[in-house]
Amino acid sequence: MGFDDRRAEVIQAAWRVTAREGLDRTSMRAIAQELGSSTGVVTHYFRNKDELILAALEQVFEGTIEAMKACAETFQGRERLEQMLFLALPLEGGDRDDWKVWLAFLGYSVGRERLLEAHRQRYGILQDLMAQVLVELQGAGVVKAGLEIPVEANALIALVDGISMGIVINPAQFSQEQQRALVRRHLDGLLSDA
Amino acid sequence: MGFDDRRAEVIQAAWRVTAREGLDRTSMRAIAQELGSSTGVVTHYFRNKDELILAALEQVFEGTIEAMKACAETFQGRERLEQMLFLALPLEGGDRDDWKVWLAFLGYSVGRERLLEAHRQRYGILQDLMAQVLVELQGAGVVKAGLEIPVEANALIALVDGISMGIVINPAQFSQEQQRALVRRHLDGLLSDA
DNA sequence: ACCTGAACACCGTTCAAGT
DNA sequence: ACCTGAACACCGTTCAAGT
Repeated sequence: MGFDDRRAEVIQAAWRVTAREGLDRTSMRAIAQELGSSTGVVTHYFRNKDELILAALEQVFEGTIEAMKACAETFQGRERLEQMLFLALPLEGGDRDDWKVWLAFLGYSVGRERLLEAHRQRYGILQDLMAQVLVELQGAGVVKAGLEIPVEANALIALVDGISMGIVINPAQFSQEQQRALVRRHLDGLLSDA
Repeated sequence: MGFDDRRAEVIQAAWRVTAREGLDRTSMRAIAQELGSSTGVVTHYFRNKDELILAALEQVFEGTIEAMKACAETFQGRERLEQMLFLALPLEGGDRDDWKVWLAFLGYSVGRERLLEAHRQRYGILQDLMAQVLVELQGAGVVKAGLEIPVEANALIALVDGISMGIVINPAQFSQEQQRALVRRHLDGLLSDA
């Protein structure tokens, strides 16, 4: 078992504790206990708690990005955009936990420029991905010509973020079908009438 | 100086420290120092930190709600909706700080059912207010008939939340004019064509 | 390299004691 | 009622010491 494997174990232990007990109870000692080791193990693989949280964040984000990329390759036309956005929505219980943890991380990052910068970078990657899809679909005549692509990419992400934030605060706020309907209606405004 | 005044002083001290140094550095001791007193003063007015944060949250929320109600009374037709939403957007620097603190609070609330429930209640009030405005404008023929008002009210709030979350992560993401344009386009979909 | 276990300065909470 | 100041069990971080 190499360095990276053990490191990944620490990240996963941190993630388990966070999902189970909330970010504030995810202490270095709690993670160590989850691992069945001393806190020294945790600090050996991560300079400090921020670095650990950064790594955990990166892992979730990477998973979502990969899933969205896979979506982009398997679907065509309007459905490509739709499926990519549906993927990110908190439609089911598990996704809602992800969003809870994600919001906890974001809140924790406020006032810590290093962590906020990491969020910024990850969002940049997401925005580029969405913009790329929009450009391709624009070339295929699916998406309206004359749109400001970067702004539209950001708007799509804001749409998903807003719905998800609402769900975290009150899960009964939108049904799965209502979430999808809101995304579809937003997309209607971007697609060619033809 | 009565009980409530002194209590308000504590809340404002907490708010100042949070805005200046971030929520994690807003310790009971730091608030006491900002007040120029011992921590006993803080604990005398608030059972615990959650209660203090709750009170601070309530204060910001109340301010926004009041401003939106005032907006609802001074503007008519489409402009009423528009101005109410513009008010909540992080158009300027000060509003962005408010949103930062707000997100920090929300993240802090994840895993603390008591605090999350408070968010839920406050959002309920906001939703009712927006729904009320939508119903009135529907009666006046400004808003389309046949819309699911509660869902549309939630969607408007989600729109503002999504944009604001993006701005907190990356302030350069949307210009003031882009924020307003996104709101206007969303409203276009709700208003009668007439 | 990998890990232990303790020390340090913090934290929220609680509380006996003063006025 | 209002406030002090200390005690308690935590926390993240650091580090000498083991293997």
